Amino acid sequence: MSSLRLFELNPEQEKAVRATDGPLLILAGAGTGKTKVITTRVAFLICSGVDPSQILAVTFTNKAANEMRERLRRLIEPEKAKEVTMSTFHALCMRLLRQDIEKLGYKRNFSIYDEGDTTGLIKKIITRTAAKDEKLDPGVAKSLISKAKNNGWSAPEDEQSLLGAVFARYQAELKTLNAVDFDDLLLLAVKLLQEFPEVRARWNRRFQYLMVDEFQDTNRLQLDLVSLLAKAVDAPPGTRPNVAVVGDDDQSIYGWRGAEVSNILEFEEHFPGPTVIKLEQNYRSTNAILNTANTLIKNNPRRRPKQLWSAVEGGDKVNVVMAPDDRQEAEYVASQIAQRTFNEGLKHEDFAVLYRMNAQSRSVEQHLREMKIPYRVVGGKSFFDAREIKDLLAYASCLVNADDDVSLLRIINTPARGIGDTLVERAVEASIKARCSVFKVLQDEAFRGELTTRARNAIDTFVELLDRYETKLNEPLADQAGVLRAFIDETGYIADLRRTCKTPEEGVKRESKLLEVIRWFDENQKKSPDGLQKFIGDMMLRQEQEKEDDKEEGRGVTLITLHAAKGLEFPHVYLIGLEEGLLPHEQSKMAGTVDEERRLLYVGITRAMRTLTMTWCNQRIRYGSTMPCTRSSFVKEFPAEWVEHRNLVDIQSAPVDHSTAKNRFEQMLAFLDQIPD
DNA sequence: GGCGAATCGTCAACC
DNA sequence: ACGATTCGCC
Repeated sequence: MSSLRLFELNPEQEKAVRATDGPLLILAGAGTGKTKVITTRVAFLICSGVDPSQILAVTFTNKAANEMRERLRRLIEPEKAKEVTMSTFHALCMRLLRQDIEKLGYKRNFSIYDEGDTTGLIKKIITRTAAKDEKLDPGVAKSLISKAKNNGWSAPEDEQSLLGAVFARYQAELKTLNAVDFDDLLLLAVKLLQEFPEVRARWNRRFQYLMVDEFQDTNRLQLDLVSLLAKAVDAPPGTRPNVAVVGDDDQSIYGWRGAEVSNILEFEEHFPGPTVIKLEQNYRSTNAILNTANTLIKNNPRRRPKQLWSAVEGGDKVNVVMAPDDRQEAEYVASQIAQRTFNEGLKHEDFAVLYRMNAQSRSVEQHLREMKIPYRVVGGKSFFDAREIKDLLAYASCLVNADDDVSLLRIINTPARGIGDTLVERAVEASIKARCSVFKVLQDEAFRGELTTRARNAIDTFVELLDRYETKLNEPLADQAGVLRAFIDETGYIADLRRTCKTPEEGVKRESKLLEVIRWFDENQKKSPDGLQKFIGDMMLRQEQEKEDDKEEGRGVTLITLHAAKGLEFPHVYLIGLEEGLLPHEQSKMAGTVDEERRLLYVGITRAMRTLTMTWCNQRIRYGSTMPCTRSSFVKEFPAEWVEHRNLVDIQSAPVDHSTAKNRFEQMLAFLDQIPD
């Protein structure tokens, strides 16, 4: 037990670790050692004799789950750490559904639709459903449907309103397609546990100890899921569920996704008689950073007051830098990182660049590349939204579930094989009429009979191709990655990809990207026999972010959105784009949710351990043209005594500061020393 | 039906 | 600035 080093914990942290029985609520401010407490608590449970496979830890992002797993590995034997289930809510639900979704009327080989697939489907349903004078924005419809699902509402029986009709049809169509969206993963998992006590009892037995991180961000479905898992269906009355939740109302930043802060504020009502522990000592940041964050967040009404304090004295002042435009902002950040790694002996891994929207990473990436600084972009649309990757996944999805219309339609004429828009249109129409999938229509004699010979031939060739590879895939001991590669090859997809690229170099790049994904699958397949279906699911949930080679050192500067950065920490942080309309975002000002934007900035600031630099621009390129910008209104809320405001133009014209000059001089001397006289 | 060119609309965040 | 969509021509 001494190897756990409980003596490294403060009294409150230790209390939290030792509170292993019954409900536990840990109110943990930013940087109060929350992850340390969770991981140590898991380790403590295991050392106390709990079977590691009976422990479930749920987080919100894959990044946080991986981080936790990594830290646990350092505390206990890796084999035991591996047995603990650490996953995001969505990945957990997928696991539940893979086993028992048939009970809910879906087939085991169901597909998962991402944002793009979902919007596309809703768009189609709207055009089909809406009368001439009616219009409904697909994006609006999608978010309303999503909100409804997360509140546990089902589609209305009557189809009075257009929205209601679209909702109902969307849900019905997903089921026909044997597909689920991200919300369904939660919704259906909850339904499964509610309606099938024997399934619930099985998972109750499996997970005796639950921990939920970032509990302030759970929505109603997620709370339901936690309750269903934690409260054993057959538990005698008076049993206290072993559920530990950790959270901080100041870091609630997922209101737009239906998060209910009340889940944490009213925890006692869901899990009576909990042990409640407050963690208030911050170990992460300097006082300059902490005071800046505290002063800012005090401006929020309706928050649980807390006294975050740090034993670390002072530290460098927080920098706020004004840049002429976004290009120079990015260049400044990149050159600072280059200089500081050189002068101060810092590692690239010590730095993170945080921003409000994914689009902001581009300019920073560009300058980091130019300066040959390694970096990695976390999340965002970088890799998986590339056309070739989505096409590949669509091809794979069709092999697994040919009734998945969205995937089928994506690739039915990619590359062009003579099944054009009008033909596809007719097939879709027939599929709606017959209430079956498009693939079934393509095989239907009545449908095929009405076609020209040429059209029929094109369809027959396609159906035969898909059939043949589906059979190959399902052969026992099939090399599934090989089958997929051969399939893509025979369709002529790669040749088509190359052809449609502007430059040959681009073609080579995209092709190797495609082949790399197939190679991941190949490796993945060797580790688990679950095959293609699981791999597609993991890809949809972005589970593979942590590749083997990423774990080694040298992964470089982290580029990450403020949302994705929650739960992480970095020695040196650059927080860019502190402009009115961007942070706080324009949309949030209109929606009246500026408080949440303030919490978002609070989250960003509290990621920094040693130094923090925030930047804003006078102008920025948006939608391809230059727009003037003004400083974020949050900046004036910072405490003057801990923050230094500077102008990038002044910094650049100033002489090199003393320590930098001294450093460079010493490096020169060291270099000269190496040269023999 | 297929293909290049012009035009359009997007950039809020995550799984 | 870029990808998606529409348009006009073969």
